[in-house]
Amino acid sequence: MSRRSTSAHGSHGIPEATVARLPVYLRALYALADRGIATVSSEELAGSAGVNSAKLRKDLSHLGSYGTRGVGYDVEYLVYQVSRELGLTQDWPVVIVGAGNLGRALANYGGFASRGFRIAALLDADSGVVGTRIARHTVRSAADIEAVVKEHAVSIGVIATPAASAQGVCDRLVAAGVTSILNFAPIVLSVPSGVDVRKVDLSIELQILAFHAQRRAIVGVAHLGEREWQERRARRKGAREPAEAGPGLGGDTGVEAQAVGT
Amino acid sequence: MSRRSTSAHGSHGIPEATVARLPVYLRALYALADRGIATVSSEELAGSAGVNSAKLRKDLSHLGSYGTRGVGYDVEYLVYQVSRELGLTQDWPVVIVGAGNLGRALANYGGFASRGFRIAALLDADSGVVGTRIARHTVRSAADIEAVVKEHAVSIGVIATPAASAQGVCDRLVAAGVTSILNFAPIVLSVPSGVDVRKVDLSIELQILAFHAQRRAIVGVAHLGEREWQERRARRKGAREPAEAGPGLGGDTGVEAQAVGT
DNA sequence: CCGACTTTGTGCAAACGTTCACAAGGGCGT
DNA sequence: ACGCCCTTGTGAACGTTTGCACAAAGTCGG
Repeated sequence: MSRRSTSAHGSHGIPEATVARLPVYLRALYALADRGIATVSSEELAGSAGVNSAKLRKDLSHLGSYGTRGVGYDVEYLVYQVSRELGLTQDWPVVIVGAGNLGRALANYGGFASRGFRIAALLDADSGVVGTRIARHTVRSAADIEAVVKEHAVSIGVIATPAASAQGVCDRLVAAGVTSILNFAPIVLSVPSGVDVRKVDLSIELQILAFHAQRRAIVGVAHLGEREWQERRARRKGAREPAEAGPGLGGDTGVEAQAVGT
Repeated sequence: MSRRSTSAHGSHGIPEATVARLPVYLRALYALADRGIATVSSEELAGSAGVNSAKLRKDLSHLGSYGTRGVGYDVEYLVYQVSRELGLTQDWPVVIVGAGNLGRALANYGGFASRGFRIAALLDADSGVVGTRIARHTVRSAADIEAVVKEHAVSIGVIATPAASAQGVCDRLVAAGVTSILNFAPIVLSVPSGVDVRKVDLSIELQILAFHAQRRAIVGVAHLGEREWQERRARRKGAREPAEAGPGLGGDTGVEAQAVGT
């Protein structure tokens, strides 16, 4: 989802689900390397990455046969291969549009510049912010989008603006030549095919969590004795009208959810 | 991925992929409602949500038959049904641990409190930050995790700490009764079954984008005429050595990628 | 040099997700 | 009241992802 380009070219060679996990493996590999570990089995690496070992082996097999049977994988070598596959052996200039709270947090985020990514510029539309320095960058005007993209040959853009400006910024980034966009604004961006959009959305993640939490709460309730169930039921009288936000299910549901955790 | 609890209880009734899209539909519905639109067809709604209409209809069909054939869906009614399914008709107290750049940005994020979620507390381990006010909240000490969780019956926790503290914070949240965790720290959290973890990871998203961007660059190059290809090749003389950064594909890759966009 | 042991890489089947295409069902004009 | 037209809801085909289970292939001790 939130990908447009996938359909554009059929034979990818390497499955999307696998691509999404490679960065996780890479991180685990770096952690192992830092601890001075030279060799790792699929079982161990899978453990660090939070997946099962068969999946890990199949994923890695898409990159080639880089393991040694009976031994495992050479950590450094695998780091290199995965990095190369992900395109991290070159460095990617990134432009961040929006220097509000989020843009600032992103600019200050350490893991950003660490591997392969470099902030080419930080832009904002607010003239009160333009010119100030954030994380070693002088904020430039959003009017410079085109100039910055061409100047630094940027192909990855990060949108950290309010929702209202996001589509406009996106259009300008794309027109200027950006083909990969990471969108933090809570809207669905529309882009021409050939442009890749990924979104990060706090609110959506919370809602998904709420769904499961509620589910757990209900299951929890189902496990309650009949008496308690009836009590809750009674408290919920005259519940939903098809209007807006129904009453019922008071603020105590959180407690029910807790019950499952134990 | 990044979900643990799914396996714990077999018959969900409603597919995970659908759940992940419901918040998107909900947002689109709110936008329609704001524009005073009372009825919407699956085609239109799918358009706003960036999915195809068959998928949208199948997704909604999992909640029940809330449409009217020949007409479409009643926007307000559907808002209510989707909200209810997601558990947004109750409100969820959330605790944010970590008041660094990111925690601050989250606390200030408007869309947070807007629908169903309420920041119960903002915690930090740094005594220099504890006591300061951020977004109408006084930052409390991370030592209070257990107290806050119990006090507000919190079941959703957000981890915005450095990677090194994340697992410890997670363990304490879980021990205190939190069963849903949104993790911004770049590590794989390990939690007991029954606890739901979702992760948001800038660095992973960028790496996935880089993969596709690289792919496009290569395809783009392949599609160039032989003369242009040779020109680019020449311009790229003596680029990086095969040590860390692979050869070829210099800083002008963005331009090559553009070729695909058109 | 051989045989026991370990771990990879993969064929296969089941689970899950997406898309097509159309029957079923409801509104609306006449 | 009737029939046309529109849109939903869904059966069935297809594609993707997961996980099992095991043969292939390597190491290492003797």
